[in-house]
Amino acid sequence: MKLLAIDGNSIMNRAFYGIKGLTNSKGIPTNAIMGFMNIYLKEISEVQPDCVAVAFDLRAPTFRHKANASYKANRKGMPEELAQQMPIIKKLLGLMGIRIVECEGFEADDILGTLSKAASDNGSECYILTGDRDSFQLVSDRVTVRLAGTKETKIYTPARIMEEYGVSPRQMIEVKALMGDASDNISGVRGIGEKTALSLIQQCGSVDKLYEQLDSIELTKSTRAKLENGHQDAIDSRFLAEICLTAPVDTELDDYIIGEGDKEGLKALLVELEMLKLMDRLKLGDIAPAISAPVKSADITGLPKYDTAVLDADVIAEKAAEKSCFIYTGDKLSVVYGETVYITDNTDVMLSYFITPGEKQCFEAKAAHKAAMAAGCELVDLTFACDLAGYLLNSQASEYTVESLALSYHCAYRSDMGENADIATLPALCVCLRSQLEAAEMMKLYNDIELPLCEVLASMEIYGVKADADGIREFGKGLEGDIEELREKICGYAGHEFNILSPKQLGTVLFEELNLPGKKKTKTGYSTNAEVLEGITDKHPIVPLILEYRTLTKLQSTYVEGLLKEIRSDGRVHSVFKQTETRTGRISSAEPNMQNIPVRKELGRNMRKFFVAEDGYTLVDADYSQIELRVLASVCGDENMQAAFKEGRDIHRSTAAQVFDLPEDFVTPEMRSAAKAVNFGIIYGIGAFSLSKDIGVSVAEAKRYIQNYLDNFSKVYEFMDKTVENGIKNGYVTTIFGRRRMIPELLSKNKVLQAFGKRAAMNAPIQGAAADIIKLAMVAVYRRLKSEKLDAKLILQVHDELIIECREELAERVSALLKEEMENAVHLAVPMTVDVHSGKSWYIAKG
DNA sequence: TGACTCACG
DNA sequence: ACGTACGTGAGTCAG
Repeated sequence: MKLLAIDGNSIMNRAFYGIKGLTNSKGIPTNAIMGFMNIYLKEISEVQPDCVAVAFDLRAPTFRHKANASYKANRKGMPEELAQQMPIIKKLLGLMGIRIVECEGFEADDILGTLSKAASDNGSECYILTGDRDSFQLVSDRVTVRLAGTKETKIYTPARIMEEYGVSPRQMIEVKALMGDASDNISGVRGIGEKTALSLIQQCGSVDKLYEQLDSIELTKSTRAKLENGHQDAIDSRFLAEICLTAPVDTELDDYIIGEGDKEGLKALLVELEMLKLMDRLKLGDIAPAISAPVKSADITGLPKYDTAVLDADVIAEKAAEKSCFIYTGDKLSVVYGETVYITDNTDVMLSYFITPGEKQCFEAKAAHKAAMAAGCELVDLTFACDLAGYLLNSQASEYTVESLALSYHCAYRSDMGENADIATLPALCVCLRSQLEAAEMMKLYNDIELPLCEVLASMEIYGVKADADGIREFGKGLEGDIEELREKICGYAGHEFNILSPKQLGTVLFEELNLPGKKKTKTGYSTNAEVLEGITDKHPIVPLILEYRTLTKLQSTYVEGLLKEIRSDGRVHSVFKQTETRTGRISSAEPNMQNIPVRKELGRNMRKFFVAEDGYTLVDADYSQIELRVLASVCGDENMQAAFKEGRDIHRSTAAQVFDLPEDFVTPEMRSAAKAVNFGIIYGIGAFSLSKDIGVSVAEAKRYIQNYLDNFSKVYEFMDKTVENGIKNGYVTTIFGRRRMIPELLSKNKVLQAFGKRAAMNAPIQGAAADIIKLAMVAVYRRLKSEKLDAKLILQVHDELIIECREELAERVSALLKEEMENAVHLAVPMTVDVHSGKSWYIAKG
């Protein structure tokens, strides 16, 4: 027999800190449970035990078998989020048919000790799975400790322990008696650490023998003194350090053979926890869900047994106008018509499929759009893309794969179809996701914005932006000299060479060697960010140089070197625009990120001179003015705020006039800038502390600003209040276009998380609506350029800004078109004003 | 790999 | 008593 004995508390603890932030949509934390199950399943498959026991500490033992009743009194209580998960994992294990072992007055270690002894006494093998090293004393020929680490499990046999510590497993008790163990509140001998303890036990064998021989062995004076003073501590600790092998628990191994469990109950619990992947891994896929799922789940017994065949021109012709689903990966196209999966890697066949009429549904459409466009044709009749649907339904998901979507939305994932599992799953998944979208009232958002946008993004990626590589290189050369000069000056002030970019080394130089005033702020050491450095910029001439060094090296590595790497042989950069990445509905840009090219400071802004139009072409750049504040003014219905926008007034000045109760003409630049900060704060879900930091006033002062603001704009307050309330009620908040953001944090018991949830809830409807609006504009602009057959292409989007590259002579016409489509993308209570400029480079076109 | 820093809206 | 504004992507260091 093989027994796997698990230290439940220890593994849960390890799992809890290993994965962070995982909760279900109701805010119940599930990270430790998930981590535990991951470790458990991996261990089961590696150890292949006949029986399993999971030992837990009981929370508040009323009786202790050990003499020193307060031995564990000061162990820190576990975090609330972990404590919440303990009863759930116990229930889960029970439903899986696994025995839980708890024993009043005994720790998990004692239970493991008792079980491992019982197993080895009757000739069985025992594997102890734990996350800490306390159990090493239990290791023997028949007992192995499997220490679960972050990545892999380390296996401890007697030989391994001898190799690592130079003592036998039983001698680990003696070592612990001398060195102590803070987490178990075993004092040990004061002043004796691991090194000394190990060497003493290696020398003498045990605590008792050590004290017998104390006079005859060679020791340093101080060690001898420590040992003499700590004799009683050593004796007490020796007693506490030994794990009990006789806890009153069931030691009949047969009783720990994994039982049938309760599959229905297990499935229900996993559904509640929203741990659907686990369901698959536990092979529960065949069992109907015990609780009603939000959609009708696919009936696995009635599912088609797909045939496979080669996709060729004949098939496409024959099936023309028939409905199909496809997945295109770049080198392979899989299409399902009816109950047959057709596959091809022939480019011509792929294209002919794309351009043949007939309703198509798919998973990830962008690559297919790009393939069609690159060949000068068009993917037609696309009506559905599953990844986009999954994103709209829950923008918080970590990934959108066919498998994860099938599991999340209770569709049978057809792993029975081998490498064609994804395509075979798709038809049912499309049906399922569509009905979910309808139920969530997001079909319009989907059809009008998200699906058509995919084609726009494909076009933007294909076209790219022309970059002046020589110009960038030259700019980089200039930086190089300045950087070296700065580095020398900085090291001169420091008195030695060091790595200025290492926060650790920099912290040492500034705060220890130069004794500048600094506070330990981060968990790893001193904070050296720009805000901290600006605070001490007058204290030492090295500080401003460091700030400048940071600025220049950032430009050099991220922008000069980073961008040069991304310029392709056509002289352009082709950023990837991701449509399912952000939680608010914005698109993101990567490889390279074109949405964070410097602009705020002049030096960095020069980078934009190297993004240019092709010869004979020009760039047209248009950006929404204050789009988020305009959205806020519209959705909250505040007449004051709306009036400012309708009359074309400067919103920050107008806000200042309101808040400080002055005519606009009396608003000073300082007042305007404070009002601007408050306006930003409102959009982000305001906090007095952060606002005070931002504008450099006291927290009390900042509080007054906010109060004043909310008094003046009471509709804003009401809107925010109602939004949060709805968020708590529904688990999500929505934009005016119906886009949802799930916010499980709102239901968290953790106050910090809850506060974050509130801010996110206040921000998402604003940021999200702004994203909706510009997406709508992108689709409209793309269609206009296409229908008017203009030599002009949308090439970039930067959240509130669109850039078109067009023939020089079209500049005016395209400018007008762009402004018109953007301003008329939606009609809200206030105008959506757009500023537009053009020029040969982004630097100029930005205006 | 995570922490830190910093570029953008 | 504690942490402290929303949303991103990328480079570097250090364990």
